[in-house]
Amino acid sequence: MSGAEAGETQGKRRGRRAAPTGDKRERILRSAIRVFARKGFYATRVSEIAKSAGVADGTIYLYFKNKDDVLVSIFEDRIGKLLVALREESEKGGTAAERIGRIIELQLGLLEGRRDLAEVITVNLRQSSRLLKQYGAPLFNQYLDFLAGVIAEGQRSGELRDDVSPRIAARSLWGALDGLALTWTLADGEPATLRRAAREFGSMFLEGLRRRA
Amino acid sequence: MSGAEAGETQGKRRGRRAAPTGDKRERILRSAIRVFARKGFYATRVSEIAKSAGVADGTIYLYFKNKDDVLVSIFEDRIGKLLVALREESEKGGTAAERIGRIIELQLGLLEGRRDLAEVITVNLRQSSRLLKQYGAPLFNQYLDFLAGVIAEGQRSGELRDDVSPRIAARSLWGALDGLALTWTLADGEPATLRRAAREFGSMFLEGLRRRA
Amino acid sequence: MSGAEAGETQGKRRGRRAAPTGDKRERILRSAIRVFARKGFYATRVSEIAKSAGVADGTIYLYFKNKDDVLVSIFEDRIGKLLVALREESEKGGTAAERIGRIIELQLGLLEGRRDLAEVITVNLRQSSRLLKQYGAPLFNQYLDFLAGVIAEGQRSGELRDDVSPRIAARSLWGALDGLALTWTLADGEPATLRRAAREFGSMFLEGLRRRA
Amino acid sequence: MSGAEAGETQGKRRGRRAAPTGDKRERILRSAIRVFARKGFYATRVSEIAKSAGVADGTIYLYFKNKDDVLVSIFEDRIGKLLVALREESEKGGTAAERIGRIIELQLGLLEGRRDLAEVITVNLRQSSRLLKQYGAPLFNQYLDFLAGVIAEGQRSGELRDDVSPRIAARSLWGALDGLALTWTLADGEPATLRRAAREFGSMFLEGLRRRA
DNA sequence: AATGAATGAGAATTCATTCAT
DNA sequence: CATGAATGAATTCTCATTCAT
Repeated sequence: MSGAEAGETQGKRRGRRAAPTGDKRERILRSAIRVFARKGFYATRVSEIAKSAGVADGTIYLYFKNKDDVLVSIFEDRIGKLLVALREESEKGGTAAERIGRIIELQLGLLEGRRDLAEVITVNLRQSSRLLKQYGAPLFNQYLDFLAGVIAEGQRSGELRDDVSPRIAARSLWGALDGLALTWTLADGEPATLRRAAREFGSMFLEGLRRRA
Repeated sequence: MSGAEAGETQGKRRGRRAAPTGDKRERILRSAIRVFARKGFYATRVSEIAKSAGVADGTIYLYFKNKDDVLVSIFEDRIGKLLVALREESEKGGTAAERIGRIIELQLGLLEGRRDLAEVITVNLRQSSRLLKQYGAPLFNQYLDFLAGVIAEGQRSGELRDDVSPRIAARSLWGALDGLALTWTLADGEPATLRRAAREFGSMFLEGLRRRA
Repeated sequence: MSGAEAGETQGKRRGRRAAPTGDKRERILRSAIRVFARKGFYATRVSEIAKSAGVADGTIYLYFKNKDDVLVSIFEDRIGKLLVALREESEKGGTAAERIGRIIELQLGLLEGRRDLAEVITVNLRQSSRLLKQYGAPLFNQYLDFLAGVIAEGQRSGELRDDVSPRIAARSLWGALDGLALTWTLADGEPATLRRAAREFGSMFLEGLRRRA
Repeated sequence: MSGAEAGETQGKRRGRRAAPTGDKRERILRSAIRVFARKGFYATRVSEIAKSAGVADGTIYLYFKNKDDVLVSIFEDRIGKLLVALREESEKGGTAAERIGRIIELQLGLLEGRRDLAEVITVNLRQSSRLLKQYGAPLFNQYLDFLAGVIAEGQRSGELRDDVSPRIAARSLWGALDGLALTWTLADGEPATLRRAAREFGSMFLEGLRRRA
């Protein structure tokens, strides 16, 4: 997913150009995550990303439309992967509780040990509500729809209480996970801490949503 | 539009210093909160705050050291008031469930005239990651401590389950409230919608945290 | 015409700010004409105009939208004045030949001793056909319409031959005047030379357009 | 789209050097004339010339020192051909009126296959004022000298009036032709329109220059 | 010869901040 | 105290040119 080259089959010699293009794009994204996390989106200079990625300033613009696009691409890239992973998990079936449990673990697991990425997504993206609205919204809505879908299914099956709107439950689930991630980056950032939070929050959330006899 | 003050008719010259000063400073802060919320800290121009407050650009600098200082002042100025308000609410007593319910309402700005307090935490907190870390974190921690305190008390009294860390519950509570506020802004922004979300989420959250017999 | 201040009537003291705004705009325009003429529009840096006008770079943007706007403003300013002058001349009446004669003198007279302006209008403006099309066209068409109108009148009165389209005659008249001005700036740029060219060309043009018995 | 050459089928390998080289250089020049004409020298990107010529960006630099050199080469390359063409037309003899009539046609690109020559003078000449002065002026003067020569001859033979300087007549002739071409481009750009303008203008110009009995 | 990805110098423009009035 | 015109440092982005393949 990170750098699959189609042209590799033609394979002329070996050392042609060490992965023509996906390589550089990925390097820039990785550097951007690191620098955005440390300094924030607005305080980060394009030249810093370039330097950190070991490319020239102009090269950034061969792979991204502008600075905004770099941030949005981080978001799309990761949210996209998260959505794929969520859908795969979801297909494993199980009760709604099991599925939601796996969603929580998956989502916080994505950030575990990747404090930088967590910070970019939880803090930086919001610094520009314009960005969030203009670019993030569609993908983000897909994500919320997915969560709401899982919850609605659990309601239909009678496993979850149905006096709570699936959409509201989904929104607060996302908010809580996002908040846990943010407070985690502000505090120690230890992987174990986040894992524990995921477990306790999961139990609490599910209990709140469980249908009473 | 540019500088129509309602209260200006009372006492023009006289030279009372405290009132007009505090008045203007307050107007600037209020405007800043509103504009930061709508456009984000970095996308907001100092001249926009000035215009919205009905003062000249330069006037901002009579009350604040610079643009950063405006944001920081929002925290320092408001967070105290918010904590006071939360404590007042809290002191009205009642069960932990009742107290948390009132916090949720306050936090989502549903209490009359308290909206500007609520905005500090749900909107302005993430505006600048540098400022967030430097100034916001301690104040934010006081806020989290307060929430955690209420929850811990409920646990001690046996009303709330005690297999969930008060701190984790507090963090996810804040996250969920923040997430609901954000998604609400991105969507319709209708007061009724938010009120409904607050009610359903409150029920869900409290149910998840209630001690089972 | 160059710096008429409205507010002077209020006349507070004397040395308030030596002509509030029209002054600076005019200074920038004048400097721009000079620098554009010497180096061409594209080779001219905004900072050079600013320096030459004795203002800060940013000040340019208080009076003009951008660099393009400076060029267009030169054009509009001068063409506008030319149109006014042409209409005034035209109202003096006389035969078509007399009126066209005065137009030629007026137009080349406008540039006489103002080589810089001549060069900006004859050369620089065309460097960007986009500019010419987007901004210049309306005003330029007014100008051509005026010329064509004078010619058409002469045709109606029987003074001028009517087997030539007024519009075509107008276009070639403008082209010839513009060409004379350009070649004049490329050559010596002596006022007398241009005056002589105006006279000889006028005779030739009118003879070509006169109705034969 | 990227490099489909029609004539490439003839003789692939062989290694003839002269032909392909001249071919490509010619294609680049032709494309450059076209693109410069449409967008102006400065607004034209080297990559656009390359694309339009069906070569890679870098290839331009195998044939030309830099972008300026492309424009200069257009002059140097074409102006000679234009002068040759003008002289050929001129040598066909006839009265001064006939010769000037043919010049007008040639200049407005109305003679088969001569349009690209015409474009040099009517379009490319004013693209860069720096280049115009440095390189264009001498060549342009040769052109004006030629026109003036034809007129002077007509004066000597008694066909044309001699109270107008040949040089001034030549300058205004060029200006008028240039103006007609430009306004024609800004308006409809229909070949028939231009042809009509050429005819009417020719008649007018010659009538103005004819010696009266 | 040809390519086109990569480079990086250079320029327009913005906007927080100042300070004369 | 208040103003807002003026400032100029700072930053994004473009694009002519290079050079490894």
